[in-house]
Amino acid sequence: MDKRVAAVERLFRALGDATRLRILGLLSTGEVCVCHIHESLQLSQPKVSRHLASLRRAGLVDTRRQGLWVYYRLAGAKDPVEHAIRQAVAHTLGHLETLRRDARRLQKKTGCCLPVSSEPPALMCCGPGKAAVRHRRQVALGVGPGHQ
Amino acid sequence: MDKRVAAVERLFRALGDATRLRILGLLSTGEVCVCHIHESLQLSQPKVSRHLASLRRAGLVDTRRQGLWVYYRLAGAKDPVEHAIRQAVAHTLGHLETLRRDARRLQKKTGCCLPVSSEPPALMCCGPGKAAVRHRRQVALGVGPGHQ
DNA sequence: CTCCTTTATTCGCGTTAGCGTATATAAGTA
DNA sequence: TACTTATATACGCTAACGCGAATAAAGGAG
Repeated sequence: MDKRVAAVERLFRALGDATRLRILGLLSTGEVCVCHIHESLQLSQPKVSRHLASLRRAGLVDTRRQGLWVYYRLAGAKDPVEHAIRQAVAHTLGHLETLRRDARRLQKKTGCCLPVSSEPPALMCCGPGKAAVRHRRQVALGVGPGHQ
Repeated sequence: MDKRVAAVERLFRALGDATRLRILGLLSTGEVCVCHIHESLQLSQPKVSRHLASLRRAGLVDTRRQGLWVYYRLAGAKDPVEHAIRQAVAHTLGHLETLRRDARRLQKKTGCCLPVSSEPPALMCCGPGKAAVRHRRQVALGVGPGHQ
């Protein structure tokens, strides 16, 4: 029927899974490779890969291959309306303690700067209009395979 | 696992359906009775009823019975984080032309003030921080059965 | 070439979700 | 009481989804 409605439907459908939410939580800290995701979340590799493929089909993530590793990162929304939703989602994920723990576990693996600020990010629901979602990490780009 | 993550998952799952999005679009204009929904959207009554039940289970809507009619309305979010998401969703729905047409069709049935403002509501994605989502209609409360 | 590591995909299975149809329930009217 | 309207639910079916296990594909090292 309607292309726009279908797009929003697909977006929410992609968000309606706890595993994918946790993955997005990790990616909100920056570019992450598949093996780090599946280790941090302690999920089987095929499971992670399938959910990543699902997110890619939904247009939520982009990939970059470097040798054996494949890095996933959040994709930008072309539509400004979708962008607003994704921002609200990013805000929400920053409030979920489980996801924050995931991110800390990830950062022990990659051993780098803090993935997200120690306090939840501020946005609509937290006090009067402070800027937010500036937690974006420039991560582990040139590390390459051979980590374990 | 995590109660909070599961709650967000359920929320998005409930939003991941075009029919439910259209229903929420109607409800964003105020309290609406089931028959008006199923007439405005031109969907079968059982289909509408099932999706409404789904929205109710997800905690997105509340109901009120008056005689034969049952009125549905958007439910408030207890969690401020969820509230932020719902606000972004409401904003998004206001941008979808299909849903706006639905709302206009509804308002021809109920014959009342404009369901939503003629222009899309302003929020994050539309210019610098204007207030938004003030389209809320006080509708058709004392009308009762017997409309056709 | 052969091995190894990382990632993606396939297969089979059980679960969930949505649909149309039919029916049940609730409430009002005669 | 019976009859009508409005809403909800049950039934049977199909399609989509998510999972674990196994396997394939891609790339690097020896």
